[in-house]
Amino acid sequence: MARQERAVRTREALVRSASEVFDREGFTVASLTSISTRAGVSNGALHFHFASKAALAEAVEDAALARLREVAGRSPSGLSPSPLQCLVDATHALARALDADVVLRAGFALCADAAHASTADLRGHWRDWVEQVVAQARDRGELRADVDPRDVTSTVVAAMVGFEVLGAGQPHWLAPRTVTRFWRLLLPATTSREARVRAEGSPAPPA
Amino acid sequence: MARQERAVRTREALVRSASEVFDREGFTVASLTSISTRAGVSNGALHFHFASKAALAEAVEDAALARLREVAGRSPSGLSPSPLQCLVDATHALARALDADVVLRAGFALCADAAHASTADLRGHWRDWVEQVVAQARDRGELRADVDPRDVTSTVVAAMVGFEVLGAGQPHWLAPRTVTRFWRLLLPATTSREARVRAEGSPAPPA
Amino acid sequence: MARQERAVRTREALVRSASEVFDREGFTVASLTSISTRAGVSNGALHFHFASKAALAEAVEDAALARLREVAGRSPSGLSPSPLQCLVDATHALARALDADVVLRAGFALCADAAHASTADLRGHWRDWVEQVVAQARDRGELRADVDPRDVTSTVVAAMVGFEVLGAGQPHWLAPRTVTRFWRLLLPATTSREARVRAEGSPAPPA
Amino acid sequence: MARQERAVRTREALVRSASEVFDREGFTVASLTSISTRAGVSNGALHFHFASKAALAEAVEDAALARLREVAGRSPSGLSPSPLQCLVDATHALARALDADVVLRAGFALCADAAHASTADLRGHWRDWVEQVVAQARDRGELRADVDPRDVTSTVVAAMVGFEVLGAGQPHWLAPRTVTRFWRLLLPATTSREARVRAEGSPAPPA
DNA sequence: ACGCTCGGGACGCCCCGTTTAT
DNA sequence: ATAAACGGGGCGTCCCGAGCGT
Repeated sequence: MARQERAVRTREALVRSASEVFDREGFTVASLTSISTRAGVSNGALHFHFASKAALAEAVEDAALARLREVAGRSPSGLSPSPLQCLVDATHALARALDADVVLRAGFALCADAAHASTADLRGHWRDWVEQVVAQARDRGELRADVDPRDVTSTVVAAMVGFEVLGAGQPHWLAPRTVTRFWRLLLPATTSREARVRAEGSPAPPA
Repeated sequence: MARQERAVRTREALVRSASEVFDREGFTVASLTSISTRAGVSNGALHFHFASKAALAEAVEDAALARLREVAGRSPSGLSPSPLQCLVDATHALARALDADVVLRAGFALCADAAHASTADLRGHWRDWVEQVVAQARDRGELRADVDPRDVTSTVVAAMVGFEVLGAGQPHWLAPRTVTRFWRLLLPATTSREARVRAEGSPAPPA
Repeated sequence: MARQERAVRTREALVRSASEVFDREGFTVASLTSISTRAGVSNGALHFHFASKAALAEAVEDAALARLREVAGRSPSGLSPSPLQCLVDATHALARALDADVVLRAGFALCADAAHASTADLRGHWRDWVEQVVAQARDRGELRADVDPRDVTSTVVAAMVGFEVLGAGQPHWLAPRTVTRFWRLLLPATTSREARVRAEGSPAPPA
Repeated sequence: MARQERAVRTREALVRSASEVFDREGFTVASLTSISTRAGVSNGALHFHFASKAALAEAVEDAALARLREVAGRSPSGLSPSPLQCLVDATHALARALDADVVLRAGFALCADAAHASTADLRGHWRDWVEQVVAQARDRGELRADVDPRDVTSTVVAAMVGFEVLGAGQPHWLAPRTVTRFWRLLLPATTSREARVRAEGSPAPPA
């Protein structure tokens, strides 16, 4: 049991270390040696836990997917006041997480990397979730009548991808201000008169 | 002279071939052998024209920059009817070009790749151009009074990056419809009452 | 432990093989492939034991230095009958060793090769040892009064280098006769009347 | 005619440049590009004058041989006062030339380099010449009766090789003092009573 | 179960010495 | 005499599999 505990810690250290290296260097350039060294274990230990480099990347993606589910997990519950507000909050939360969490960042980077066939489709998951929430907003009458839900979905998804990609180079793209700017422009053209949605996003949930 | 003509052709074949491989596999994974083979020249010929892999990438970026300038080159001339319409047209043209032109696509991909210090900053060029055109639109009174030009710029830039990145996986992200969707949502919230701007973009200029 | 035993054998096989190739082809021309092939191991095994070609050469030099110390290691002990005789014997031993031992030969060749910054200065070691023994000979009154010890040192050192270099092409330069010839000429001009030194050198020590 | 003049100058520039590079880097490491660049001609021009790298090296050796003949060319003429003095002078001249003349140095280095089958055997030429002069000295009665001419030859040849090789690293080995030291030790044991030979060597001949 | 030392191939980039076509 | 193109390796590195310890 104590045995397994240690193994779990080793595994996690490897996933974290791999995330950092993948995030900084990309899947192909990252060397298993640098990953295992940074994790403080030997090269052979890495191969005990992960059969191949691809398997390691998969583990990173899975971990990232778990993180993503905390941000865009369940659909807004029936008691949620406003799907659209939920969407705004989620974009803020995602930007914040992409800025702070290497694992999430690495996960998105990996599933964009053509050199690695990704199993956990982070971007797809995010898109589906946005689509669903926008649909709920329409059902609740939060969308203006002349707005096509698909337009909203594709714009939000594309913009967030843009923030993520640009944020890899200049962090200010992931700052709350940037997301607020986006919604400040988009909300007036999107929400019906009676809907009341703030562009700033709710404060970070407790860790 | 006649000799140089052939050299020019070889160089161009190499740049094109490199663009294709870089676009498909990324800078690091792409092997010089596959590039030279696809171009139908030997490995040594490649190194005659380009001293290193980085130099080859630089040439691709330069070629892409030239392409980009055709889309977002000069600021809209004084006789241009509307800067904002010009911007819409440019986004359509850029999407079309990213879909059709490997070189441009590879150029954008390269200057995003952290493993390669890019010299021609395509994204920066595009952002600056958008910024400038938006400023002109404001000066002409095309922007609504309650709209911050910086909001428009950052949203347009981010969305286009999103279209580009997502378009690498699923081409429909670069289809005209996608861009039209985006502007259909954004234009009403952006343009002043008197400005008349179409979201569809002007037809493709003659090649 | 048993594992390490095999590793040690592999390492030694590589050093030996490297010595042979370095001796025959020189540092630069020698290819790591030919070295690993001759040692019967793979290219990767070579790089597991030696990080680079230079590191391999260093190992050869270290091994050669160990061999050299057996010939010109400690200064003649106090009970040694005659420093000068010790010197004569050492030159014979060195010639014999250079003829028989590839490692020693390669070591000398390597530290002469300008293309490789040598760490173990074999020639310097030898020179210093000769200098020291000649000084002892003078202190014991074995040198003629009109002889400058530095003359002896530099002549002996230069001649031995000559034998070594020429011996690479024609082995007879390293034959005992050649060394004997040298001392037959030099001893009468060097030793004081009372010193009794043979030019032939003592028989080879038991391996 | 003027055409040919220029070709001759180009050839000489190449030989000189090649000597410098061969001397500094050795035959194998030296690149034809660095040689042609240093000579101020193009890579193709080099191949016009010399069919291959080996041919270039051969030209260097030939030039070096010509230089060597100026030092150890003809046997001492009948009217020469003393063969042995002639030998001493020649060793001094050779050391001086090896120190000052890159071509000669490169020539010796080349014919020692195993990677290149030398055509002009500089070392062999020098050995033969020494052998011959020593024989003349014996015939003239300049050698002591108990001295074997072969002992003298091999010692002189080996020592000079030693001076040359060591001089490549530390120039003082080629200084006049070093040669003088050598003869100061050797002459008393070699020359018959009536022979009068100076160890210093005659001054440099006019260029 | 967990870990590591040791070893195996496979290329990748660069560079080099050379010939063709001009 | 040149500009252009050709193959051939060399070194380094990388991702991975055996097999012995614990």
